[in-house]
Amino acid sequence: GFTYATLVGGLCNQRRSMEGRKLLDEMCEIGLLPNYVTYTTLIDGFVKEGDVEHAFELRDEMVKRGIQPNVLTYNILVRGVCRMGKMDKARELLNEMVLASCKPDVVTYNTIIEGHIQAKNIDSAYELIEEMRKRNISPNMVTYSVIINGLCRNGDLQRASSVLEEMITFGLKPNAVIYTTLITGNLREGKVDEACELFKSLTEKGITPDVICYNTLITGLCKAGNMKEARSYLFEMISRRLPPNDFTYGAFIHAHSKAGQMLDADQYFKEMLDRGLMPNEIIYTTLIDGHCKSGNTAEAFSVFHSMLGKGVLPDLKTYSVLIHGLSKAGKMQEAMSVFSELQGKGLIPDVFCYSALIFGFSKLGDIEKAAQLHKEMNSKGVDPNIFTYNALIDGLCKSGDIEKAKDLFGDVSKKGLVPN
RNA sequence: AAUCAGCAGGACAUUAGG
Repeated sequence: GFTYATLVGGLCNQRRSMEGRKLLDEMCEIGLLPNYVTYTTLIDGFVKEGDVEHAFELRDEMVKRGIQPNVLTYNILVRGVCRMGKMDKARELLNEMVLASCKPDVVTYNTIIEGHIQAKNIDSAYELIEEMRKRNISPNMVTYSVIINGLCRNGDLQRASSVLEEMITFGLKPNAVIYTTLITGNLREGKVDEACELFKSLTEKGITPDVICYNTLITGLCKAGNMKEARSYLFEMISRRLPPNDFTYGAFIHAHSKAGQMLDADQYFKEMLDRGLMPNEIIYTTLIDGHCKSGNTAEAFSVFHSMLGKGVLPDLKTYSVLIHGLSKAGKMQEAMSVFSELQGKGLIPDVFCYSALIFGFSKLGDIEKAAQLHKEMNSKGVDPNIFTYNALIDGLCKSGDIEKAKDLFGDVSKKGLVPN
């Protein structure tokens, strides 16, 4: 049983839950009854892949075999329904746990609280905190971080700070996660100085910033164009034996790329390699985007090919960036060939890809092709958005077809979109 | 051996100050 649970866990970690499921069936066939850990591990695998249906199926199956789900099993299912925004279902599960005398714990509550917060329902989150207190379950560090994050995302830094105070009066010492959340909140509101001050105050509070905390601040500084200070924090983290990672370098590469400073971006890319890091698809996509934006599609392709050579798989965004770059440069044949390449790899083009192509064709006055792609996306169930319409309308206007442009303009509000 | 929190990438204007 032990070994099987480990094997199943391994498959789940690689997002291969279906294979884990088959393994479990094979176990049963040779007369080995999977234990509750094996089941729970697999249920978690399905939930992580967003396949809540299979997760519940497995739960029913384990119950049929006389194996009782425990708190972890339930918590995982609760997470699954929360992710889908089914908060009423989460409540049902919570009630079911109480009835099954499988007492909800702090993780159960934290999970549901986060669900409500993601649904922008802070009040429900607070009610749950009351409820957990009544059940003698104390909010812990995670509970507070979830609440503070919710408030920060709402732009309510004031309340976030008072919750911070509150947790301190309850005897909880905020950790690096809590402060990183607050730093991110300040940065989102453009309060870079405040974010820096918070960061600097950590040492006197006896908190050691970790890699994520440094990354957060560095990203904020880079986005604010303060590359010098960002770099000094990069040195600081290295000297503290905190290894910079893709996130860290991504911040620098992104900022330089956006500013059209591709030599600097490349420099950071090389620095990553020197440190033994293997840049992921995000880093490559950032570089490709940068080269495209400086009008150098040849270099963009060369980066694209080097990522392929290193075995890094381009994702939809990588392709979309390339397509956009080529479209902008009027290289529609190449753009279309990248477009078919991505489909050949089993990727499904999204509204970004289509809009980029439509933009390109419209710009060249090829409204036929633009209209054709518009039709195609509709038939494939990809909803055009305001950017798609802008490109289409722009093309029609340029070619003098004002009537059709007006018609499309009318469609925009019919679709509930707002012209910008 | 299994569950909860914090960090990075893609779109609209280009002769010109959107």
